[in-house]
Parts: sequence; structure tokens; C-alpha cells
Amino acid sequence: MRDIAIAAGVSQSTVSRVLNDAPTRVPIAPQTRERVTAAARELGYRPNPLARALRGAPTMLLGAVVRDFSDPFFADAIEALVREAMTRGYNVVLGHATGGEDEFISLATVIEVRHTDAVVLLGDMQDQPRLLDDLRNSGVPVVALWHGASPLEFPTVDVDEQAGIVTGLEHLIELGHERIALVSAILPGNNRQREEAFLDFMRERSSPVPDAYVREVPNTLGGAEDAVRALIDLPEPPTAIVATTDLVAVGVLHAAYSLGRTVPDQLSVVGFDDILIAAHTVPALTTLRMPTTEIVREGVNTAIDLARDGSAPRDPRIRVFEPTLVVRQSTSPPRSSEPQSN
Amino acid sequence: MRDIAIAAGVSQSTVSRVLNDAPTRVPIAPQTRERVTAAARELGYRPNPLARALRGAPTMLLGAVVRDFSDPFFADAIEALVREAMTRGYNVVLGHATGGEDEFISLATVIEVRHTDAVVLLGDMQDQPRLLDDLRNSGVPVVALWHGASPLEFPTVDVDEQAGIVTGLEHLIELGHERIALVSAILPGNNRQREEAFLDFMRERSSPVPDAYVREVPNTLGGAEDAVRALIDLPEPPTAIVATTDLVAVGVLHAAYSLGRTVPDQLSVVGFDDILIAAHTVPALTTLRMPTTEIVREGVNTAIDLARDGSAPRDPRIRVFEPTLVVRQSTSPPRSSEPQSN
DNA sequence: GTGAAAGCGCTAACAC
DNA sequence: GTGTTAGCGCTTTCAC
Repeated sequence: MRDIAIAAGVSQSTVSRVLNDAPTRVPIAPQTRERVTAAARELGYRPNPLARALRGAPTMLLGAVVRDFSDPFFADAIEALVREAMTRGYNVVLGHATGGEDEFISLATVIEVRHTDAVVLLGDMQDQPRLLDDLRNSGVPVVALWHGASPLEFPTVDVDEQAGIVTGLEHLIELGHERIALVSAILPGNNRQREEAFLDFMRERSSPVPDAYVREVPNTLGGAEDAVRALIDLPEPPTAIVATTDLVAVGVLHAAYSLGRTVPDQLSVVGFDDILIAAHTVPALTTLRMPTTEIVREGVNTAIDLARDGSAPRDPRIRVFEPTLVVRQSTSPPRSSEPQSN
Repeated sequence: MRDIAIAAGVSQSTVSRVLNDAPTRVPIAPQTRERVTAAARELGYRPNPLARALRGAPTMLLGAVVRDFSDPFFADAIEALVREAMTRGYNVVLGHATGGEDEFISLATVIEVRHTDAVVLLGDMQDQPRLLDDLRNSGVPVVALWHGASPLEFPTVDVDEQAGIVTGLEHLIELGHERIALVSAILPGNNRQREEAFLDFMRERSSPVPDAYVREVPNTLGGAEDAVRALIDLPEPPTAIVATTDLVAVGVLHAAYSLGRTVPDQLSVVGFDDILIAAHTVPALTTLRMPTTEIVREGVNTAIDLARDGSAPRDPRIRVFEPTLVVRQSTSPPRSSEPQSN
């Protein structure tokens, strides 16, 4: 920048003013302006965002801390996040909450004072106390998405888990299913909202669920294998399975196939999340569409607003979006039930 | 930091020295050291990485520009990238090459002088001339992964595409397949390496491929639908399909199912990439495992070495890793062929 | 209409 | 053993 100033025969401050269209009380001479821009172009000037940031300018960086990277659900969410952030002119720095000891170190780097204008948390960070502590003390605005079972301590956006499960169950019940099992993904932070919604609903309906019908499995594609086998081997096997995540649901589909059960004829399957693959499994998965875009948009907007306006209220509050049922081919009336009047 | 200096009754430089374990000719008095660290803790001191970076310290940020975000393949790659970067103490800033006009703006922000220590390109950026231009002029070290059909202008790491296709074809031929079709994903930058490898192999074998057996489709889960229908309707339909990406292969599985064809009995399917889902489709997909971890590790290491040592050679060179065949359930001998001697 | 100078937070010569 | 000082690249009063 100094070089430009010299080349254009003006002072650094003028260069700065020209290059930023700075609001001055009196306009800058058009010729000066031109000389400066010309020199800048010739010298291949590129502003140094670091220096700007040091002066207090926003870094235009959003920190994203993702709970579980290998989960396609969060992969989709990150994609949405990056897109959304970019439309607002922000880039995204990824932090990865590994849960290990190094967590502190890696995250401190991302978050440290003013490096990111705001931080968006994806997933339940309950078991990362140091991270949360860091965040609280950093002064950086934080927004939590899909905060699961965490206590509400930041502005938060989430899905209505219970409504989703209820909708899924009602769909199965309408089809005529009575024996409905739950394959519940074990989520970080011991988040059992979906499982509890299931149990609550069944209880209220006075259809108590036998313990054998509730299986907790790792939230991976392969996690459901054993659970499905066990369910099928039951004296009274379920005619339908609700999986608390699509990741597990895809595993259920695969396991059912391996075990020689056809979906949906012998077994109906309902997922939750509507990850990308869900529409293209064999058979295509009936599931609850997660309003990912809406949630992410709301989150990003809140984060950016907080970053822009230091005085904006940062009090914990929650905004909830509704999931919607997407009926595909993995559900049908149970084979054993009386044929419908159709 | 000044506050700490005052509180501890020392000068700022001493604080800096203590906090960084700076190498001094003579050790710092233990008591001074202690007073400083105590004051730092009390005041909740957090170093400002911006200021450090301004002084020339590395930002410990790696820029990642990903070609196609919605592709699970790249989602996996990013995950690997973030993990790998973190083990080396780096965080990752995501850029998204949208291909739109805003590309320039969004990327300039990420890359601008010294903001990231190095940039890793994921995928073919051939059609993003402004980005490439930016990169060339920025002085930031660049490493390209999966550069596809791009000319070699940075240190590059890639997979041996041809070897992969050949391995897949040999597998099908060993099983007894003669009529093998190709469903080829249309990739950015008009990258046809896999398609060409297929055609070359068949030509050398003197098994010319009818035009109708080669179908180009969008690289999406739904992209293969029409192509599969057309292939099946042929007077002499293929007994096997090679899909150039798993994304498309999953779509082929789904399409075959929708059209009432069972895999592998009536149709064998081979994919390429071994994305996470591939082991859990119905039926599980035979595919070529992409050595993602190896490629990413090599890329990250190269990028970091380049960033650390400004004098390291940046000349374009390429390192290639071999894919390996993973046989699962989507391939079997063709039904119509004579039974094997077993 | 434009220049001079201070300062953002930190580090590294160099001095004492 | 520790303090002084200059400067990284930029913006912004304030003065002329």
C-alpha cells in the first residue's frame, strides 16, 4: 500500500480512502482517485485481511464446530451452512469436536479472539465442556443447531423431534401396524429425545412396548445389524421398525435384506432426517424430512446478526422447525393384517 | 498483554517471552516467569492470532476449495482432510467453487495474502479460471487432489483411474460377463478418464462396445434412472454395468430395483470410489476402493511442507495411488452364461 | 482535497 | 535478566 502511495504520489491514507470508497466530508479529486486505482492495479495490490481484522474489521469468517463428521446428516448440514454463509459473504472455518484431549487445543485456535466473527455449533456438544467453556469466555457470539439434550445456553435452532416421531408412528398405525419396534441410534450427549417421544406416544396410546422392541445401536450404517437380527428372531417379531436416524434406517434396510426379509412386504421401515441417499435406497426410504436448509439459514442469520451488532440480545432462546413426512416405498400395510377395504 | 505487563510489573516483551517460551540467551528469572503466568491467567489472557499472523506467523489455516459439495465422495474427502490437518495442528477454511460469478469474490476472501498458509484443491477446477488465476498470483502454496483433466500446474495427488477401471472390468470378465455397459458420470471439466479407460480396455481386447452401451449421466443419485431403463430395453441388454462413480452406481441399483431387475442375478453392477454407503446398499456394492486417506494425507503433508518451507520446490509433479477392488454382493456370474466348472 | 500520525496486539533486534 | 523500540498492513481521527 505504501508502494501505491509513492507510485501515485499521494499519501497512504488517500490510498486507503480511495480503495475503500471511504466516506469523506468532501469528495476526492477524480484524477487522484484514478491515479491511485491505476497504481493499485499495476502493482497487483491485494488487501491484507489480517491487518484489517487487527484494526477491528470483521474477519467474515464463521466458525463451524461439527459434532460428528462421519455422519452424512452433518455433511449435508455443513454443505447447507457453507452455501448459506457464502450468500451472506462469509466463509466457514471448520472445527472438529473430536472428544479427545486435543479438542481444547484445536478449537482454541479457531475461536480465539476475533478470529471468527461468530461460531455455529452443529450437534450436541454437551460432552465437550472445555469447548463450551472456551466459547463462553471468548466473547464470540455462538449459535447452536441441533443442540440435542444440551441445556439452552445460546440462541438455538432445532427440529421438533417429538412431532417427527409422532408423525412417523401415526403413519405406521394408519397403515395398520400394531407391533412397532424402535431402533434407536446412540447419540452423543446421551440425547434420547426421539426414543422418549416414541415411548411417550406408545404409552399414551396404551400400547405398551415390550423391552425387546427397543434397541439402542451405534449411529452408523452398520450399527443396526445385530438389532434387526434379534428383532426378527423374536417369537412375535415386529411388522414395522422406526429408526431414529436415516443412517440407522439404511442399515436396517441392508440388514433386512441380508437376513432374507423383504421390505416393505415383511417389514416396514421409517427413518428420520431424509438424508440425500434416502430417496435412492432399495427400496426408497419413507422418512421424516429434516428442514435442514431452514434451520441452517436461521442459524447463520442469527449468528451473523449477532456478529454485526454487538448489542444484539444473546440470551438463550430456541426456534423450532417442523419435520415433514415423506412417504416412499419402505412402508406398507403389514402382510398379516386384514386387507384394507380398498 | 499490556495489562499483564503492568499487573506483573514487567514489560510487554517479557510477557511475550514468558508466554511463548521464547529462546533467550540467558534464562528468565523463575519468579518473574511465575508472576507473569499468574497475571495472564487471572486476566484471562488469550493470544490474538491475528496479530501474530500479521507479524508473519503462520495462521495454521489450510484453505480447502471443493469442487462439488453435494457429492458424498467429497464429503468423505473433506472429513479426511480436516482430520489429517488437525493432527498436524491446522484448521481448515472451506471455500466452495460454485462456478458462478461470485466465485471470484468468495474465494478471494479465503485466499488473500497470508490468510491461509496453503490451499488444497479438491476436484477439477479447470472451469474456474479466475480462481486458478487468483491462486497463481497469490503466492500461497497450492496442492491439487483429484485434479481430473486439469493440466498439471501444482503439486498433485490423484488416483490411478485407469488401473481402477481395468481391475473392475477384469473382475466382470472373470465372472464370465461379455456384454458390459458403461454408465459414465458427467464430471466437471469434462473429465473422461474413466470412460476412456473403459473404451481403451475393450478396444484392446477386441470387444468393441456398441454405442448404445455407453451412457453419460449426471453425477447424482438420480442421474442413472433413464440410462438404466434404456439399457434394459435394448434387444441385447448388458449383463453387467460399470458405473464410473458410486454415486451413480447407487442410482443404478435403485433404478434396477424400480424396473424389476434383481442385482446381481439379472444384472451385475460395479462402482468406483467406495463411498461410505457402498458397503450398506441393497445389495452391497462391488466397487473400487478409493485410497482417500492416503491421497489426502499426502496432499496435506505436501501443502504443509510447502507452507513451512518457502523454498521447497513447488514445481508441478504428480503422485498417484492405486485403487483396490472390493468384491461385495452386486456382482456374480451372468445368469445366461454356462455354469462355471465349480 | 490530502497528509501526518497514532494505534490495533504482538514479536524480535538491540540495548542496558 | 529485562526493558525499549520499531514495525507487520491497515484505518482513522485530526490538522492543514
